[in-house]
Parts: sequence; structure tokens; C-alpha cells
Amino acid sequence: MPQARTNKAAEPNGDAGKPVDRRVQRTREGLHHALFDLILEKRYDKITVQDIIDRANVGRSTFYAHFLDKEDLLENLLRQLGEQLHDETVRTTPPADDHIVHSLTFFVHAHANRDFYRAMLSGGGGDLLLDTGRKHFTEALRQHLDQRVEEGAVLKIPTPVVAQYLAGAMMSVLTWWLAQDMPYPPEEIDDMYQALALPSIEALT
Amino acid sequence: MPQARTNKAAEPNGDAGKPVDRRVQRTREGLHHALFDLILEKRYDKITVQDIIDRANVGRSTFYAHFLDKEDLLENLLRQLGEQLHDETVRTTPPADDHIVHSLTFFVHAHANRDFYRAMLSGGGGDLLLDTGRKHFTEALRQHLDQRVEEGAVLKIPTPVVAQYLAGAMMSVLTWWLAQDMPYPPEEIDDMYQALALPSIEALT
Amino acid sequence: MPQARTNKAAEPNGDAGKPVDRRVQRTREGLHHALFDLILEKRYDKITVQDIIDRANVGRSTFYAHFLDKEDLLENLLRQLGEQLHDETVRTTPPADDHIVHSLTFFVHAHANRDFYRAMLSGGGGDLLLDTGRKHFTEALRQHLDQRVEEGAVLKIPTPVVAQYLAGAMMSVLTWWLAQDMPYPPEEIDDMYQALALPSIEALT
Amino acid sequence: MPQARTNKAAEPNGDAGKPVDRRVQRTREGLHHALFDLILEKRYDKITVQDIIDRANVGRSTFYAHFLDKEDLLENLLRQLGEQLHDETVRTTPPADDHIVHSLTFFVHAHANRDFYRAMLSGGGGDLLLDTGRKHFTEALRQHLDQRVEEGAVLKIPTPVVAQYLAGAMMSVLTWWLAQDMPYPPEEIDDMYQALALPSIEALT
DNA sequence: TCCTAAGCGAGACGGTACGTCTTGTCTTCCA
DNA sequence: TGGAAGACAAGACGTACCGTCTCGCTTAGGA
Repeated sequence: MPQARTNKAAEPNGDAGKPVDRRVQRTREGLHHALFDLILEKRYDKITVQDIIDRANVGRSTFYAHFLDKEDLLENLLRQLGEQLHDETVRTTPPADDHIVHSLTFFVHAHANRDFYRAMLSGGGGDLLLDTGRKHFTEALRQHLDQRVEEGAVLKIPTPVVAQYLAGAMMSVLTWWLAQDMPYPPEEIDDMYQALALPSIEALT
Repeated sequence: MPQARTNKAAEPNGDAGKPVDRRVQRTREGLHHALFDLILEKRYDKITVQDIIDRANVGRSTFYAHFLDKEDLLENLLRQLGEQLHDETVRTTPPADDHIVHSLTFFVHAHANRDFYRAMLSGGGGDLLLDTGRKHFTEALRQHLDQRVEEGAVLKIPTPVVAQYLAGAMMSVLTWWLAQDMPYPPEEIDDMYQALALPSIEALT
Repeated sequence: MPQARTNKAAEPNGDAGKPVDRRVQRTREGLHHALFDLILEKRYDKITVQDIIDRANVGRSTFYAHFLDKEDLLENLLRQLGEQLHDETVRTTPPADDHIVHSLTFFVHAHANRDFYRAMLSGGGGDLLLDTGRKHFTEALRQHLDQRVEEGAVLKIPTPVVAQYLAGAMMSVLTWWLAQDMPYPPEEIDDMYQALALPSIEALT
Repeated sequence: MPQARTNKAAEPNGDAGKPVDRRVQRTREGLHHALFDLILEKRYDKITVQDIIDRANVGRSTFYAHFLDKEDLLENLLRQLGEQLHDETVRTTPPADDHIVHSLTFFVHAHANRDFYRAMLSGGGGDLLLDTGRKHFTEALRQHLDQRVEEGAVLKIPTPVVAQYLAGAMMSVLTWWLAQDMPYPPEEIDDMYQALALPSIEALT
């Protein structure tokens, strides 16, 4: 019976609760790095736990003390990357933006980490990556739309359907763009996405 | 080295070359059935080749004589379902249709086979199902759009991007709809999809 | 849950029941040999299942398909050696023998297989070897003594105690003799054993 | 490289050199107790170091600061019990005794500590117990026999062989007696042992 | 009485072996 | 004699212990 584990990096916020052995932090980061590097080298679904712990110079039991399995580690890694992405989004947002959602940031982030993204999408781990991305995106859209509803707008189509529609379209375009070796710069592909998405949204009310 | 195998269902049409041992056909169908049933019972990615051959009352080597692996069998099974879907599409199409593609058929088919679809999407085999669906859909869209280009229309956005966008949106909505236990009848969810897709297409020219 | 397994070499006797794949027999013998060889090379309790299967060129699961664990394999091996010993005992017995039990055969057998015996006794697997030996010996003694009782003899001490006493003494002398690098030929050490054992037996009635 | 450790209980005699933190003594005793108790509860070879330190409320490193491993701890424990046995032997010896060695004390001691003995013998730790016992016994016999030789006796059989023979027989009878749930009182089983051993010794000269 | 070195609990860690599981190949037997 | 049954090699999995180690806390014993 795989018992629940912490799976939490030490909260970076002020000095709180647990002291958290510095070793723990180092071990977790080492495993993150090891997986990240390995993904760039071989298909995700061919990577074994043994590969990871060899790379990270970590004992087998240590791995299982921190993560439930390879996938759990990946989720953690993705969460971290997601937070990094989110920080960028928030920090770099131009105040006035006629785009419904920060889709550009996605494309830029994918472009910057193209090797990793491509490796994930073609190596069998794409599901998790896309699901994570879709979830973020859907959430952002939902908030945007709900806000408009609160402002009095009346939508012909339920919010979740719209959010799901636009997020799925986004992920699909992103995937295709990466698989084609990014034949357009991030800004251009984003323009296309927005050009397709905006009419749908405008037609909502 | 996994050598190439037949991987072809025996052509059912009378004329063709091979006589095709009736036993072969029976074996293949037995395996199809076994996998289909098992998918309804347990997560796809927890189903083992052993499970399948036990269910089908077939020896291990027999399985590998017909299919490369579990996934190959699934592809075969999906192809069969796809053909069934295609037949329905073609047969039932109303001649004049303001919808760009036969999205309704997808929803209807998913509704009819909801248990199977849901099992696939939540059991780890969703990728293959969605990819197959997306491929069909993308292809239909591409043909539709190319035809319009040939008729002289000038599109602001490259055809493949549009096709990918709309297909991805479709799959995403379909997935959400199934995961939510189909809160709308197929016709209604399809209307929503079309309501979102049409403005984008009209804005293309 | 480790389920019960066959643990039976195919009966060599005429044509009976199971056909028994020849491979099975070969695998079992290969594992026997591998363990036997390894025992001569390193302490028994430092031998791992991995060592054994590497040596025998056998897959891990194959090992566990045939034996419960390392100890189970050893038991099988010892049983085989025991049968070999028993055959010798029966075959070579001089019809008239003033010795109470065939102790000489033990010493001779140990002498012939001295490397194996010594390795077992010093390598942590002595228990099993001695228990097997003691069991054989005790049984032989019990039969001898019971027969005398049936012939009308009256013993001052219960048969099992006597059998246990003499068998334990035997194993102890055997162990010591081997540990000392057999400072006497088998016949001589056996004479000593008999010289010590006979007075006890004669005093019984 | 496991370095040598003290492995010595603090000399109880007052004057000696080192002051020896009282905590040390307490810790060692706690571990002894913990192991002793655990042996009565579960098979010796299923007891882990973790079990022991949990029971003793001791840190892992503390355990290894005092003992090399589980077996080392057991040896210590047995040595302690052995000294207790030896004290009894010496203290309670009747001045004149026609028995060659104090075999009775063994039986009595085993009877008094029957639970512990039985647990050891059936739990995989019997070897160490019996070896310790056999060593004590052999030594006592050797002294007895050597003394007789010095008195001019001529033995037909080398002393070590005889000692080994009688000690092994003793341990074997003891083991059997315990395994049978002690069907005779200690005095009776000892009488049997002596009745079997004495004729052998008398026949020596 | 204070101070300091030691003993200690707690437990993270690298390692190793275990017994289980699944895969895709290969051999044997049987119809 | 061709195909089904299933034995097999390979190797990853998650678990269980081991013996080492690094932390701070507590505490005895010499100053």
C-alpha cells in the first residue's frame, strides 16, 4: 500500500513551521534535475527509476521516500515549471491587453524550453504536460469569462464549455507547432490562435 | 527485431487474394472482443497481454502472431470502430448541411458507446483514441478548407493551423462532455461546438 | 503470497502422467549446478539469487517459478545428494555388519565431497545440511532399535532419546572432523565413533 | 570497514579506569532487554534492528555505537546468560558427583528459561545458542579428560574427539527435549544422558 | 555552580537484495 | 508438419533492511 507522502517542497514563504532538513531539499532538487536531463536524452517512457537515481546519485529507497513513482516526480517537476511560467506571466503582463488570455506566454515558454517540450510530447509523457497546461489555461479562461458575466454579460454558451473549447484548441495548436519544429515565431503563432479565438468569444454575447 | 506482421484485418470483400483461414478471423475477433470487454472492466493501462489471452482462450504466441503488442490490437479495434463511425457518417449525412464538418456524428457515436469512450479516456488509453479521432477530424477539415481555397477563397491563416485548432477544440469538448457524464444531449453539445467554431471560420476570409 | 509450487523433479520412472517439458528438467539441473558451484566459491549466506541465475543463465522469474527461494533450492539439492548417498549406502552395504548403523558411509561421503561439506558448514548453511543428515541418521537408528525391541529386548531408555543422542554425536564428530581438515581417514574416525557409541548401546538392555 | 568496538559491558568492579557514563550501561541493558523480549514474540531471524531500537527507545546510530549488528547483540546477551549459568553451576555443585560434567545444570537452566530456549531454537538463532553451549561443554569435558590423562590414564580415543562426541550428543538431546515440550523433568532426561554417556567413557581406558 | 564534551534520539541517506510482474521470443508437443 | 501452449530470458518494479551519516538536544562530570 503506497502511503501518502509529503510531496511538498518546503514552503519558501517566511520562516514557517517545519525546519525541513536541508538534505531533503537537495535530494528533491537532485531528482528533479536528473529527470529533466534524462527527458532530454531519451524517451520519457523508457526512463526507469534506476536511471533517475543513478543520475541523481541517490539510493533507491530515498527516491521512494520522496515520490510515489516516476510519474509523481514528473508531476512535481511540472508543477515547478508551471509556477515559473506563472511568475513570468504575472510579471511580464502588459497592463492593457486586448487578448483574452495570456496565450503568448505559453508559446514563448514552450519556445524557450522547446527541447523539453518536444521530448515530453513525443516521448510518451505528453498527456501529463498537456493536462497540466490545459488545466492552467482553462482556469484562467474561466476566471476571465466569469468576470464578464458578473459585469452583466450574457453568454449563449456555458462558461466551462467555452473554456474547455479554447484551452483544447490552444493545446492542439501548441502541440502541432512544436511537432512541426516551430515554423513560425511564437508571436506569429499566437496571433493566429488569437485570430481564431476572438471571433468565437465575440459571438458569445 | 519485431518483424512486420500482417496487421490487416482480412479484407471481407469476396474477391481478394488470400483465402484467409476462418480460424484466423475467429482468433482476431476473439482478441478484439476480449480487449473490448476488458476495457469496460479495468483501466486500459492495467490490462496485460496475459489478461487478454486468458479471456480470449488463446495461447501467448498466438497473440503475437496476430498483433505486435497490446497497443497494436487496440489500434485495430479502434480502426474497426472508426470504420463503423465513418459508415454512419456517410450513410446518414443530410445532403445540405451548414455545418462545416460532421461533428454531430462524433458526439452521437460517443454517446452510443459512452461506456467504452469513458473507460478509454479515464483508463490511460485516451491518447490513442483522441489521436485517431483528431486525425479523422483534421483530415475532413483540411479537405473542406482546401476546397474553399480552390474555389478562390483567400484564408488569413494556414489551413493546417485552422484544422488543428478546430480538431483540438472538438476533442477537448468531447472529453469534457464525457467526463461530466454528458450533461447535454449530443445535439445540444454539438450546437455549442458549432456556435463556437463557425465565427472563427467565417472570420478567415 | 508465495503459492505452492511443484518442487518435484519429473519422476524418472516409466512413462507416467505428465510429459514434462525437457526444458524444465534442464533448468532445474542448471540451477542445482549453479548453486553447487557457487557454494564452493563463496559463503552460502552471501550468495544471492542474482548470483545463482547469472551463473545458470536463467531469468529471475524462472528461478521463482521453480523454487520458493534460495533455501528451497538448497533443500532440493541436498535431497538429491541425500538420495545419492542413500543409494551408495544400500548398494555397498556388507551383508554382515557389527556396526549399529552405516556411519562409515557418512564419513566416506563427506570425505568424497569434502569441499562442499566444508563450504556448507562454514558458510552459514550448515544447519540445513546437518538437520538433513541428522534426520536420515535418526530414522535409521530408530528402525534398528525398534527392531530390537520387537525381538524382545527391553531398553532402559526410550528409543527416540537414544536415536537423538547418537545422531547428534555423529553430526558433532563429523563437523569437528571436517573443520579440522580431516586429520584421520574416514575409516579411522568411524572406528572412533563406533567405539564410543557401542558401549552406550550395549548398556541399554 | 566496521571498526572494532568496545563490546564490553563496563567492568562492574568498582575501582577500574574509565568512569563510564551511567547512560551507556542503561542503553546496553535496554537493548538486551528489547532483544530478549522480542525473541519471545517473534522468530529471531524476523527481528530487525528497527524492531529492537523501537522497543528500546533508542536511536539507530546509538545501536551501532554499541554493537556491530543484531548478531553481536545476541552474542552479548548469550554471554550474559552464560555467565549466569556458570555462576549457578559453580555455586550449586555438590562436592562429590559421579557425573562427568554438570550436564544437569544445562537441563535445569534450559527448563527455567524454556520459552527463550525454544524461541531461539525454532526461530533461526539456534546455531549461536548451541555453539555457545557446545563450546562451554566441550571445554569442561576437555579439562576433565585431560586431568585423567595426567593422572596416568591411557585413552583409546583422542580427547577432542571424545569431547566433541559427548557435547554434540548433549546438545542434540537438549534440542530434542525442548522441541518435544520437555516430556521428562530435567533430572530424568539428565539421567538418560548420563546413562548413555558413562559407558562410553568407561570404555575409554 | 557552571561549561563543555559526550551520549543520545531522530531520521535522511546510499546501497543491496528481495520476490513479483510483464513483455516478447523460442522451444516443444500435439493434432 | 504447422500452429497453439506455455517455458523462458530479460529486466523494471516497489519494499525491506542494512550500516553510515548528520543534525541538535540533553546531561553528566570536571573545572
